[in-house]
Amino acid sequence: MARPARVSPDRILAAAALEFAERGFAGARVDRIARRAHVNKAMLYYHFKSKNGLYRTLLRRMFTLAAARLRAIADGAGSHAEKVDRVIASMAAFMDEHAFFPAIMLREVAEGGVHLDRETLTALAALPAVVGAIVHRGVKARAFRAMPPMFAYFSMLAPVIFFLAGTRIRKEISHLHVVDMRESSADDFIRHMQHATRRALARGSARHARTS
Amino acid sequence: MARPARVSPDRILAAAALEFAERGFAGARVDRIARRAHVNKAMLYYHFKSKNGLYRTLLRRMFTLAAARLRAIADGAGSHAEKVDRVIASMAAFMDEHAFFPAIMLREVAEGGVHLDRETLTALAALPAVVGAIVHRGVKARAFRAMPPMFAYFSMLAPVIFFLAGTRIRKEISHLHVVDMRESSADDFIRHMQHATRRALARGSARHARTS
DNA sequence: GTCTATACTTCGATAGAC
DNA sequence: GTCTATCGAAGTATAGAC
Repeated sequence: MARPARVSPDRILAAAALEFAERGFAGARVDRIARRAHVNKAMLYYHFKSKNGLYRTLLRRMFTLAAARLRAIADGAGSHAEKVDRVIASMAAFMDEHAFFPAIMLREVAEGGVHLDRETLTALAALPAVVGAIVHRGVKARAFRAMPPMFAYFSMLAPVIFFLAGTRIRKEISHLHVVDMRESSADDFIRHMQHATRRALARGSARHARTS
Repeated sequence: MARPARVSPDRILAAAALEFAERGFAGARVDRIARRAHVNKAMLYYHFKSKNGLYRTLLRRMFTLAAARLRAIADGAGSHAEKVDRVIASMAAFMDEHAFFPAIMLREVAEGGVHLDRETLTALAALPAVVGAIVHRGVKARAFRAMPPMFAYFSMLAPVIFFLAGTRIRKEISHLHVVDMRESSADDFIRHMQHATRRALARGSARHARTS
């Protein structure tokens, strides 16, 4: 019994996600998070102890959720190439559902993880670990060319995160009429990345090697 | 005459670069920048008016410098593919000389450019503009497959920025022994990106298309 | 669990002498 | 151009009543 009605912690986390994504850890304001969540600021401290506690809880959740999706792909059926395709699509979909995720990822990489405790860092580490494992198996099975799995991880996911986090600045830049950065949709870009990744991982075709 | 001995503005900018890269705009402390630069805080305001003025001056400089290098490549000799190769190498070298650059880029993308004025945004916009122009010409000359130039821009440079900015968090993560992210050097990664980009841009080879 | 009021600290910025 | 001293605004966090 005692259905806990844990509604305010969840509302706080949702508000915190927006605030931290928009402003970063240092720029985020506890008052603003509380106001956005329609809770009293004291409630926030009651549930999460501190601004940092809230931040870590949020990130641990996000990373755990995202890693679970990747693990389902890694453990599921399909060819190595199909799994890589799905990793890209699935992370793009995840970031679409959780629009705050890409900006937070960018900031956390820039920050060097200074606000994270061991547990949260471990949750984060699962992402490269699972993707790396998929690539590693593909290489071992000679479905992919030999390459460090982490290289594949960065080259397939960094552009997706960057592109999705950068929607706002691209709009700003397009207004200046120096470059038009609105040319295509996020969906098109995801397909582009799947295609580019497939080619980067494919064996053979030394034809495309050094031309200089 | 009156050799201005503009040494303190430059020292301030150098100190600001480190501080802003490490902590972001909101997390950066004016006192700390002044102390790092060995100048009085009042001097900083005397030269740059405000924290934001300092930030914009720094970024405008960086973007202008980086864009100049890219323009030299675009206007120089060589095949389309060679130019793309050089864009990647040159940006990697630039970020190696200015180690604070990648983190600031990541943060600014996440931030949506809110601290930047029109002039600084225009300087930033030159980067995708020049790279986009190189790709566009290559596509027009049928040296590259057809694709939106901005897609090529993101897929070739986002991983480089991400990788270089992420040195610190990768070290943190490697300590946890969940994944080893130290496997290879930055130079190896740059070569990987050049190779992957060459393949992504190359025409033909429909063999690597959809496998699902 | 919830709210008001407030303690305590830090930070950006400036005044004003030299 | 340079420095000391300081103001005033914000910000995190908590005490304590209900």
